[in-house]
Amino acid sequence: MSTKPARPTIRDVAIRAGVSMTTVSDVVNSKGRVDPATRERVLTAVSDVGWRPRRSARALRSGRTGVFAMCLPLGHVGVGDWLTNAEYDMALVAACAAATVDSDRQLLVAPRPTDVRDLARLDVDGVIIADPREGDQALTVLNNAGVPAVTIDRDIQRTDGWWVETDNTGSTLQVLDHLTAQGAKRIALVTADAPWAWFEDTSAAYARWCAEHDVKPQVRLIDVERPRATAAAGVRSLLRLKNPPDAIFAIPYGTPLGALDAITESGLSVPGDLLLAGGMDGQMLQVSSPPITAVDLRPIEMARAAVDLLARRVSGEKAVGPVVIQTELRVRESTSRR
Amino acid sequence: MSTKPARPTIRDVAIRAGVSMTTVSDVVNSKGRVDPATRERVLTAVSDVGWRPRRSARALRSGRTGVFAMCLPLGHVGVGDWLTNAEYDMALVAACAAATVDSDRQLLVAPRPTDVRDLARLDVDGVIIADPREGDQALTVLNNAGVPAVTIDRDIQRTDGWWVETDNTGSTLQVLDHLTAQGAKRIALVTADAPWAWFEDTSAAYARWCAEHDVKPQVRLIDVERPRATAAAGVRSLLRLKNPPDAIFAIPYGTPLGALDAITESGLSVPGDLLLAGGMDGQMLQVSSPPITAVDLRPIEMARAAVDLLARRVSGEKAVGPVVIQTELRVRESTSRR
DNA sequence: CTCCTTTGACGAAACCTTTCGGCAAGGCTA
DNA sequence: TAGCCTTGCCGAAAGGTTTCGTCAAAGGAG
Repeated sequence: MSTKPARPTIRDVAIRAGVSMTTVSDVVNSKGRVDPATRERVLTAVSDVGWRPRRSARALRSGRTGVFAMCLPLGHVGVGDWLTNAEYDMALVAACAAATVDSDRQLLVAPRPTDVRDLARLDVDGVIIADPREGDQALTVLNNAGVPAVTIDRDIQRTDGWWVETDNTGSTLQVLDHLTAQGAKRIALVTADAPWAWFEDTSAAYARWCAEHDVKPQVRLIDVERPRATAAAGVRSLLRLKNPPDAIFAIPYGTPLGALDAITESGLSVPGDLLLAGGMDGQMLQVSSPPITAVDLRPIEMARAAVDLLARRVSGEKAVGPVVIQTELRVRESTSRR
Repeated sequence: MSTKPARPTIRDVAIRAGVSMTTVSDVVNSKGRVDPATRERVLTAVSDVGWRPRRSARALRSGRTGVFAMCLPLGHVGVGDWLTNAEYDMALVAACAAATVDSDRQLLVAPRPTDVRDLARLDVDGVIIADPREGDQALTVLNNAGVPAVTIDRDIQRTDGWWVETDNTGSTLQVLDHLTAQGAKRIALVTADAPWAWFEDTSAAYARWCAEHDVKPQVRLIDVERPRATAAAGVRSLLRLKNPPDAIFAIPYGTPLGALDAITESGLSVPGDLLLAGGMDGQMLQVSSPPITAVDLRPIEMARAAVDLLARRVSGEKAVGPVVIQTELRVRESTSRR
């Protein structure tokens, strides 16, 4: 006549182990003082009974939910271009999910909060923001509400040290040096002037490198909403110069293909007449003809580092400055002159 | 000397509105009976005070967490090929997130549970499983634990009606008819024999169509781990036949490009000598040369439908059979013979 | 005028875990 | 032996919401 097939609680464990609920709690949370023998007894009781603490009860009492939220720039769901960075974003999400689970937390994906009400609904311990825009609205909201946040890529207006970024300067120099080593003399840059650290750092590094190497900088800006078409237009204008570039470094995803369009159109070839490199690797660059050399931004490493950093921030540690991830250059046919 | 900058609770709302906490709760949950005037008073009190119910407290009492989990096939994070369907998966995640938020829930992304312990950690109201494998382990675990689940795409061993699927048969026929209309006489199929409904349905529809149209079926199977390379090999073997096909329908993502490789290699052209269509649309098919006609599997619609279905299952409704989403054929240059 | 039903609202218990202060027993010091 | 500290454990309160049963007042029927 037993009417208790219900999910076990900490009380069941306590009874089974012959201790108090407090002691069980202390054991599973590694708090307080408890005799090793007792600890052992409790742990076996836990697994015998098959108990898992309710996240909600724990959260209610402790004030910590054990949940991180990840805010992606999902604004354009459904609109044509919005998947341009799908690969990168998906890698971020997947890796964040894996990392949060490893730390016994959960990862929530959410549209970016623009308003305190959205935020309150979130009810999480911390937030990871991918690709923050300059002075990101969401970030302000979170700061005001006292919700710990870290960003993946740096918000250029921020200086608090709570973010993860790639070594944009280093990767730019690496690309420029590589192109030079392959014989390029006049390297042009295709980028955007959107307020993202990625673009700013790259442009700055390029300018400095040009100055140091006594090369005349040639830059073309594209419209991030239509990367391929506007990149093609930009490169066309470069090719019409009296002294056209012999190599192109195209940053935003999609622009290397636009560059390739323009070059092919002009009857020139890659890598024969021009070298071509991309700033963000992805399938499309791997399968184009020729395959295009590009910078691997290491999204998986970025994500893991971000989760780690957020965990530290949530637990009250002081900021130690941003985490910098080294990128890797994937050399392919488009820059292999022989 | 006010020491209460704390987050407001339902009690604060109750006091402000001059009613009991019970009444506030009834109002916000549309339960019980409450006078329209009172309801109004409570609602303004809620927004005056700026109160949002704690998810954890609500969950603790009601037993419902307001969270759905989404399990993706994230097994291969980090391994080379794993991002093949990144675009599709990302669209699923994004759309699921949007849809759950719309229904005032949250979406959690998680690795697929393989074991009851993983599952207990989940602590969610329901689970969405994308791309279930035949007799998916996770599904068994969930069923045994009594956790409501729906799948995106059908688990071919299941018959309970709780899933969302695309009209694979319809889309196959649409492609075959389209190719025929463009002049194809001998259409070959490149697919995989992995135990997924997508492949099974397509193969079956193809076989039936061939029988009805008195066409000799020609099928090549690929290795899903290396779609492009094995598809190229398969198509090479087709082209060596004494009576080679004049059109190819390549299903898994990546295979149309492999087919294109093999065709180009043989000195033939698309769409001049052969027509080519893909079973799953994506950027790589849009930007290849020529752009390749493909089936848009409507991930966004699938996701929204899945969330909707799960909500119904969670609230105890009876299954009404699977939800079928109509696909759309994106016609491009690769099948445009003129 | 009485009795019954409906309406509108409420008090208190329950949900499950963590936290806080306390307490008994044993060991050590002087 | 007295006093103090450490160890190991526990009781009870607290955290915010929903649920259950109750109840007074108003309305309707006879």
